[in-house]
Amino acid sequence: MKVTINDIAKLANVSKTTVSKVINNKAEGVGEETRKKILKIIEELNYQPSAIARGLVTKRTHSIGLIIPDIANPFFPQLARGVEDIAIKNGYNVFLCNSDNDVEKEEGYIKAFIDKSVDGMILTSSTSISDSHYQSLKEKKIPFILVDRYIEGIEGGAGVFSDNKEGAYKAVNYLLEHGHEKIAFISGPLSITTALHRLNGYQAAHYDKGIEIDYDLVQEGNYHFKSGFEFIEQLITAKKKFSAVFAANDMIAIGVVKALKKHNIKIPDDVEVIGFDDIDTATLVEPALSTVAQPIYDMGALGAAMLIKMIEGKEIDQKNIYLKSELVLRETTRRE
Amino acid sequence: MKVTINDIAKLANVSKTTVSKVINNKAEGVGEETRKKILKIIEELNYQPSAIARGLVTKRTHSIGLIIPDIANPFFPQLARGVEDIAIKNGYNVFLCNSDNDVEKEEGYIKAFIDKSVDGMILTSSTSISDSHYQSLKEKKIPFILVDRYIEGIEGGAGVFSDNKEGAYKAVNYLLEHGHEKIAFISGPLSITTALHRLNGYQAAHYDKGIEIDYDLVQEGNYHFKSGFEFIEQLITAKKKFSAVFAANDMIAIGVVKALKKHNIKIPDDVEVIGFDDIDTATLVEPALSTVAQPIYDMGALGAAMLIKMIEGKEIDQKNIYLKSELVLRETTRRE
DNA sequence: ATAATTTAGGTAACCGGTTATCTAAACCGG
DNA sequence: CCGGTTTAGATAACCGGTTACCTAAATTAT
Repeated sequence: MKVTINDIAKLANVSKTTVSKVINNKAEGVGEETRKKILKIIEELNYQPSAIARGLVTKRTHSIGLIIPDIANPFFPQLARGVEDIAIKNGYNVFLCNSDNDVEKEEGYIKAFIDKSVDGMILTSSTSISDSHYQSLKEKKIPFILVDRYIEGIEGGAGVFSDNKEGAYKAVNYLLEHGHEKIAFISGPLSITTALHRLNGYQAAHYDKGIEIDYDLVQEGNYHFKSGFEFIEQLITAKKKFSAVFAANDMIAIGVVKALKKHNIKIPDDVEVIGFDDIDTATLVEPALSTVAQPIYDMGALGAAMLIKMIEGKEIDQKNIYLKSELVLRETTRRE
Repeated sequence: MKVTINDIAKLANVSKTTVSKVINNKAEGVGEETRKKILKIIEELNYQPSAIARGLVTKRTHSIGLIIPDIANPFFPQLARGVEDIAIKNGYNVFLCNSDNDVEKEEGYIKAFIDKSVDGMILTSSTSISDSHYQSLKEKKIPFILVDRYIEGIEGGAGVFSDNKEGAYKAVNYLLEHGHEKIAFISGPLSITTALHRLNGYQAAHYDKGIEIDYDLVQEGNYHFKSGFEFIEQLITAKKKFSAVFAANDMIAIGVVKALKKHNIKIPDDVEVIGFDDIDTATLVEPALSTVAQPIYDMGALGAAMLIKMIEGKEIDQKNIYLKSELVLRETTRRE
């Protein structure tokens, strides 16, 4: 049988109150000798208090829930690792769930997390508008943090995002300043805020330079390799002219590069390409991808840190934090 | 305040026993009308029973723990996704922890999982020998599954692995049959069983062909890009002759390819390269990596399925399962 | 019509901790 | 030497469910 606090108490000839005090390092009310005796017995029996039992009364489980679209998508492991690290450092464990961008799955996970009494949750949301299923988070007053993807009109939580619009602006502006006027753009799914904001950045950069966008060169993609590859093939067979491509993420950009290479178009000489995210693979492909690097790990880590602050009742400095992204130029853009 | 079973009972004018029966779909002992009335109140109050409270008495949390070295390592997301999917499908949630191959961290996580009363755990172990910290798993009779990495002399658990030796044998044998006699090999850390077994496969293939191994061409690496890149550079500057490279995983292989390209050695014409794992990036790099594909996702999924069987007291068919790996030839080996 | 059985539902103990409150002995100053 | 204050430790309620067992009414069998 599992050894419980009662067993320890019995063996030590004390009440479980006293054992409890020892376990929790409460100094008052326990003599040095008794403490030592209890500690010894705990050691001998390899006793570990049950977090479940404790949680029932303290209302704290030291668990947090993390919902992301898909851990197998190369963007998210880094984010997950960020939250993991900070969580562990603060004595929390994290439940991981993959929503596949499916709102119903997400809803199910939120429910599961609630009945498991997580102390808080971190969400990369599957919708961009405040949906009914976030309601219960408010109702039950569960602290939560949005990471990566913003949700319009949600209250009660806080968030960590990167400046997607700015990032996209930087990339497109770079291209524009280097004389490109026909810049193809493959976005992410526009129902996702990051995708929308990157599109906005693309547009803003054009607007500021007074250059009109040819919307035949703009396509809604799905953040996967294929949507980059296919759109570029389409453009090529349609003989559409373009001299640069901005891809809403690196996987798309890699698809773009593959398509371009397949058609013997020289990168960066004939066409320059810029991606977004700076996933690990970006440096592994050839030519190495120029991209807008976001601090993915930091987004997770900061999110976790904020969440824990909220859980522990401390003030957080800002409700929403926007992390800076940075244009890193590698081999899919020209040297100078 | 949070609504509890008592609130429901009071509002429905029944005892909490009755409510409990309704919640758990126990047919006996509850009339149709009472059931409906209770259900309605539950709905109205958006009541969710506390898994914590339930867990305290049922001794089941429907949570499982997963310990892997590093989710940011491209091998593990697929594995994690496999366990996730199966876990969720069966009503379990999974705690994720990154051990960084650090035995002490791993030990800490095992303890944390125990006091959170997980129903079972899945481990990709950081040691190859049965260490003291697995003791408590046995003691407390917690079901566990080893995935990917075997541990010598551990009892009480089961495991899912791939046939690392076979896989390596196939790759090296292929190379040998194509006339290579000088095949460089960069292994993983030999304290990890997968690495050891792949080395054994490399050796066995040579042995069977009666070809002596030149151990100057063999190097212990660490499963990262760098160890492949650096060793090849070393061989080249030392003017060591070799006509093929077998890398113990794809990241090493990618490093190898980069080094080879840097020195203008043609792949596969001058040197053929084979990796191991078949991570997603393997198809993205150029030339696309020939590699020994393991069913990573399946390993996780099967592991989870077995674990859940064990948790639920069902028999498992085999204690240890070895999944077949498969040589997939892409562009770092010659056509025919 | 009566006994036996089924059915709906209630009572209370229990899971393994925490915590507010209480007791009794030790201590302490004047 | 006495009343007041610390201090070590105990008692018991409580957290939110589950479950073994009980009761009383309804149903069925005889």
